[in-house]
Amino acid sequence: MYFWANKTGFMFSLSEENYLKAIFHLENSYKGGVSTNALAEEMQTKASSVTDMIKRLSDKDLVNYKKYQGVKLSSAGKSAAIEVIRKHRLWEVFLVEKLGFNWDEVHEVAEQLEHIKSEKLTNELDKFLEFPKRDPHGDPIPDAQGNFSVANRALLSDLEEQQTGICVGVKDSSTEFLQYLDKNQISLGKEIRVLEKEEFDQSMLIEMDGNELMISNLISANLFIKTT
Amino acid sequence: MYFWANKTGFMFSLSEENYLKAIFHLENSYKGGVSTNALAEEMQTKASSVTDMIKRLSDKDLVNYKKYQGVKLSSAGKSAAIEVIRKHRLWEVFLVEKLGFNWDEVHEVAEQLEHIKSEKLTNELDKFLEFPKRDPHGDPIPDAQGNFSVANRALLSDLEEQQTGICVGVKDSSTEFLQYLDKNQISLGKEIRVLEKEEFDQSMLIEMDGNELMISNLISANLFIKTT
DNA sequence: TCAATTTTTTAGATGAGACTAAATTTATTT
DNA sequence: AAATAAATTTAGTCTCATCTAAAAAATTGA
Repeated sequence: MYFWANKTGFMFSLSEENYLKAIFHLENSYKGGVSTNALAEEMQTKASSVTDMIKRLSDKDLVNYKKYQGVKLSSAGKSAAIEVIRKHRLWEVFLVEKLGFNWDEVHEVAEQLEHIKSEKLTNELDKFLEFPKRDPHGDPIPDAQGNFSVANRALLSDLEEQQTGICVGVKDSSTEFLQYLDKNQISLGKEIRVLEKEEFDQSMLIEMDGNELMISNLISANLFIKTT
Repeated sequence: MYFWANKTGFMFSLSEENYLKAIFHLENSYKGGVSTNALAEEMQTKASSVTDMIKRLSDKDLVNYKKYQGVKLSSAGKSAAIEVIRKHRLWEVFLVEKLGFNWDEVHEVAEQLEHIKSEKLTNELDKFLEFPKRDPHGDPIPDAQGNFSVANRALLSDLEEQQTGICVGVKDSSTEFLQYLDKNQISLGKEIRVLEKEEFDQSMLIEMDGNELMISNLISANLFIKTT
């Protein structure tokens, strides 16, 4: 296994970084500690492998862990996770803005690039991209100090009839969802008005660019909106 | 260990790619097959580890190997090595041209970036950089088909008195050597004239930018020159 | 040539990170 | 409060890539 020093002088493997990132993402949904099974699901691995890794992370004080009680990131673990997320999102901007990738093509490559260890590279890339605040999916990009804005945004599915808003992000960044959005010309920055909400299945009739479009709950529950 | 498919559908680990690259570089000096010890020296590892890896590479038909007789790359191994070298040199250009790195700062980062698996990324990066022919150290960059020019270049140490030439590359890309060159304002493109050669220690008095400079054989034997 | 030296390979061990199967703990029902 | 189910951990095994120590092959040289 290959290791490099990060800016705090500690070393994390590819696998450790991926676990830290996964725990960070899951902490939003699991406030009392991320469960082993949830982490196994997120990491596409087995619960026993997760337990192994959690112990290693715990030994390095990257997480707080008590048997059977799930994990939480320590402050060191959180910094490390944010650093990886910062790199991931910066690279996504690079791929889209500079290399002409579509927003549905960047995830897999950014998953690799996020592990490159060079503080200078990260910061120079940030500067080259003119310090972007959000990635191509509308997610906030942490700055060099790890700070980032927690967006004031709602899900389209939570809007009422006749409310309007600007599309500012996607919750699901899968290729399939993003390609659906492309096909229906839904992109960040578009203004959307809710015309009708169907109680039965939560589907919606929306207006966008002067056209009407019917969308299911699966769509509206994955689109972030800034209400206007 | 993490694997990804490359463009030929095969999968190579980080370590395998590094060995292939090392063998490729050493094949210039070891025509009859690269020795285990030479490879161990290049890879900064033990001979026994090299033997292990050579067997793995041989099982995958990336090298031709017979016990005690050194290794040679197979054509598949050579393609894989060239692909890694292509990526390494493209990233070096990116770091210098776009992110403002100095030529002595790029190697370590490019060593990481060269392993990113995405044919689209490599080719789009190539396009973004406007298909550079050489990296910041003057080494040729293979194109998408793996072709690259074998330069018509000599070492400065081989020039005779009064011969002139353009500096087109460095043989040693170490930070120390590159910083020496920076300090003495020697860079690619500079015209150099050999004024005097000292037989005893092979040191040279050269003229560059109208100034005279005394350099040792260690310097002149690591500068590539295109004679004029 | 044949003994000494060098090079290379084998044998056995290790650590990281994954796995399966079994055991244990916690949670849920009746 | 048992009984059952679900979640989690332990125990043991596997592969990759490394290591050390020892054996074997190749090379060198008196």
